[in-house]
Amino acid sequence: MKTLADRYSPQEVEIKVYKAWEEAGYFKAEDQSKKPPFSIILPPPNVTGFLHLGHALDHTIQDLLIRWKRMSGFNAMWLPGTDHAGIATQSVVEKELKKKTITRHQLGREKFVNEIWKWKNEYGDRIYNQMRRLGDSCDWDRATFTLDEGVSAAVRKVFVTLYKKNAIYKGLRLVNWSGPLETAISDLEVEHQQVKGLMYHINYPIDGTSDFLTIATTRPETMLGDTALCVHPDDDRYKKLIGKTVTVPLINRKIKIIADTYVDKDFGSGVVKITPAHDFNDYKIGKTHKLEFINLLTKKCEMNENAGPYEGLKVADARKKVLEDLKALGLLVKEEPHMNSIGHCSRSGAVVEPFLSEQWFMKMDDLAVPAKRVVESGSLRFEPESWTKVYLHWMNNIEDWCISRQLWWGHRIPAWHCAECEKYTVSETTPTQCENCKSSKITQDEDVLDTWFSSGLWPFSTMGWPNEEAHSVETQKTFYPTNYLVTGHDIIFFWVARMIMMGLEFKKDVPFRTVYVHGLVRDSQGRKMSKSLGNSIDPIEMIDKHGADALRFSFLAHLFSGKDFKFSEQRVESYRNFMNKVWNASRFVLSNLQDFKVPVEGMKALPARAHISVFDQWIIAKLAEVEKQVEVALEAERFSDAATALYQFIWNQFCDWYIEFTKPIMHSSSPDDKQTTQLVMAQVLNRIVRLLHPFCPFLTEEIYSNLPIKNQACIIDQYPTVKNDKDFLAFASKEAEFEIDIVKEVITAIRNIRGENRISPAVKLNIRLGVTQDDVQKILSHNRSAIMNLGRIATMDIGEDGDMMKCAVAPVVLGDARVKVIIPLEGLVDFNEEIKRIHKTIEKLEKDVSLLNGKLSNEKFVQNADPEVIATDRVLLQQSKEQVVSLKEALTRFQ
RNA sequence: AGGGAGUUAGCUCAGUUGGUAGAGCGCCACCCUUACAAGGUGGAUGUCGCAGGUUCGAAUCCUGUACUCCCUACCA
Repeated sequence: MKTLADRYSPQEVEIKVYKAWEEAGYFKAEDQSKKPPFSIILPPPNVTGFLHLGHALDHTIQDLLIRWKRMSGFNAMWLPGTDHAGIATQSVVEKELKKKTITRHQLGREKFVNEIWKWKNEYGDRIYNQMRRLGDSCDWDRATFTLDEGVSAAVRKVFVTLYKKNAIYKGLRLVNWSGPLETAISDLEVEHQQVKGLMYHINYPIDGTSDFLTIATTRPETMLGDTALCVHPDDDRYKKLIGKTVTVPLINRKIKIIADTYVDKDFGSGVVKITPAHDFNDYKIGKTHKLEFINLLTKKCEMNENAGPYEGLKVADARKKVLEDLKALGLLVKEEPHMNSIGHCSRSGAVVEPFLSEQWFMKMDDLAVPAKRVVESGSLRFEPESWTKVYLHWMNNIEDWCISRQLWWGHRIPAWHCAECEKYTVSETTPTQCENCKSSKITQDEDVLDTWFSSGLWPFSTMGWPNEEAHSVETQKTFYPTNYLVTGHDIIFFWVARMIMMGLEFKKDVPFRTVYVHGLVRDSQGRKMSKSLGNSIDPIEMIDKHGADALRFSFLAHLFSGKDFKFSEQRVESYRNFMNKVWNASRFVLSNLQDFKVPVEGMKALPARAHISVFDQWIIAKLAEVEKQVEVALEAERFSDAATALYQFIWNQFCDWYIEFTKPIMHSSSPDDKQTTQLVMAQVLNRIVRLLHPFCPFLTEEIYSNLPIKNQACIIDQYPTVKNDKDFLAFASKEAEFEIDIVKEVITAIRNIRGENRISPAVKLNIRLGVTQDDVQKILSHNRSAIMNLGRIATMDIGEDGDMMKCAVAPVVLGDARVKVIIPLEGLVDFNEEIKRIHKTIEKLEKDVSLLNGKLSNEKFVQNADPEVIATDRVLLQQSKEQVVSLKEALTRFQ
């Protein structure tokens, strides 16, 4: 047997262990299997991305589930993948090119896309390798990229099918537009920031009078596109003006004054300028009042020919110029500071402009109906449940989805425009002629689809749909629907909701049974992690420093469903310490198994009843308890409960007590006793390692490989449960639990007296255990050596109280058992500390007594309370009273 | 503005049918006791945001209120 280093060093273990798992093929799931299926599809990270802490948290949860289920006899399949992430990737490569002063337009579409592929082929696996560092046990053979041929085929099929159902259409709409990227962007890509700006009040001359109407705006340059002024229909100030016209300054266009209840009479002047082509609210008004839509911008967000003299200016410059000109005309009434939240493009940082353009849209109303129903009926569940409401609220207010993007990187829209008849031919395969007029003058639409379009199909497109070959059909049959989707709450609408709609539409079933929503990872002060704040932490750096297991455990032990996660490196360190603790406990166990005769039955071997110690029976009882707790917690998705139950069992029971108790047996007992304890110890450790495995896979696999009793590998061994371990756990005993509990209490009492009196651990004490009950006396005698060892005792009498002159006394009460720990202090310390200590104890006990007395003498309490509660309180009161008496007696001995 | 979550020890947070407040970290004291100083033993620390109510009894249930955070939508 190898000897292990006295410190666990993850660096030496992790890479090696991962490689061994992967080479052995343990991550692979079978398309056909007798085992029940369990599947999770990984939310695909951006192919350009680095693993960040958010991924690390997300993946840790999924890997926990997968490893737990794999060990529990499931055909566990975790499918990894990456997302082409249209805008993000295109921007990254564009930036790279910019360094060489090349623009994508210089290269042209084909060459530019080739550049991106080159980049993807070079860096696309980076994030996969980072995931390996974390320990993700994905089925790598199934790794899928959103631009893979299979997925692309799925995208085309979905587009064509929905188009033919009239669920996809092309239309002129107002969309969020990024000037630098020259594309529509999704709401997700718009970041709102509170910005201090100015509100400008501008006078519009009322035609035929010398009066003005004053409007207020934060974006004066848009006035060039005004096509109406709007007032509230009931506003007495303006009622008579409705239907009259005003002249837009600077461009001298006459526009009508209209009325709409949208206007708030009490805000500003009560008059609103309407720019239907550049504001989402104005757009709606423009539609209802059939106003003219004047687009002022080019795709680069510069002023266009409609802006007259301002043509060619950037928006910001146009604003300056417009203000100057207004001032010159005396029409700028005033400027006042104004807080405004302004949308910025998350990729380019530019201000997002509402922009009128031809886009492809997907109708959402019909798709939303079944997607709501499955959540309402409970066939798809959110955890935590509170997201159900949020989801339904959104689904009830859903708007059509703009699915086209003016990018080059992504799934090109499978629609061909005919130059002759202007109609579109939409087809899964490239057509040669227009299906309407048979003209061959057709060209494919330049746009690509929003990245979330392909993401929405992810749960089944990754399983081979719509390919009808046997293996693809089998995969879908086995693994669809998946069991869990694990994700942060930021993409429930953009992604989760769309997967649900698409899954129901095309697979006629939910894509997953449970959506486990975790919070976002924040810094220790609760701030968002971002490059600009400089507070982002690289998980790989954490893994390098403290090990993947410590990082994983720090997530799992503090994960409370749905809440944001405040990350702290200090906490990772504390779990690194736990990993080291497990390592060292294992090291100790292994060193005590040097001469262990490994039974041929392996884990099926049972300890010899005749030789099993009370300590063994006790730890088995505790093991049974923790196995139960872990199972309940994992089933209920209370991962932190499971993690902390294991932490406490291992540290506070197994290490603190069991190992200490069994040391004497290992050193100087009869060979049979020793062999029995060795067996128990080896088997308990084996189970500890398996129980921990999904939480901290590397450490446990490494320890496992050194165990004397084991199977092939920890990762594929069985997960311990009360049911699986029935025969072994039958050795647990209530009597042993009680016995050890008394012994622990006695030892703690001794340590307590020693600690509070500052008696050096080097001093061995002479003590007396006052006990009158025969059975308790027997227990104490039976465990004499354990008490003497752990209490650091020189001599110990067990019997009547005897003389308590100048003695420290600590009463121990457990159930019916009563023990007095009596330590003569004469010559050891001055008594003040002990007198203080006893006073403190009495004080606390008397508080309890008065509280309990009050309760029990309250007639209504006795009448109404649960009889069990009353009984417990009675016992407690009795005990506390007894203890007070005996402590007061002890106190008198110091006088 | 609408929706959601929260307020418990110095910090991060548990607290599942109402029954004398818990953990980890940190802190203090003493210890290199032969697995582990990334360790051991002992200790201190809370008007459970505030105010009412229901109840014999409330961190827990109800009402109100203050503050914080998140999401969605933003007033031109």
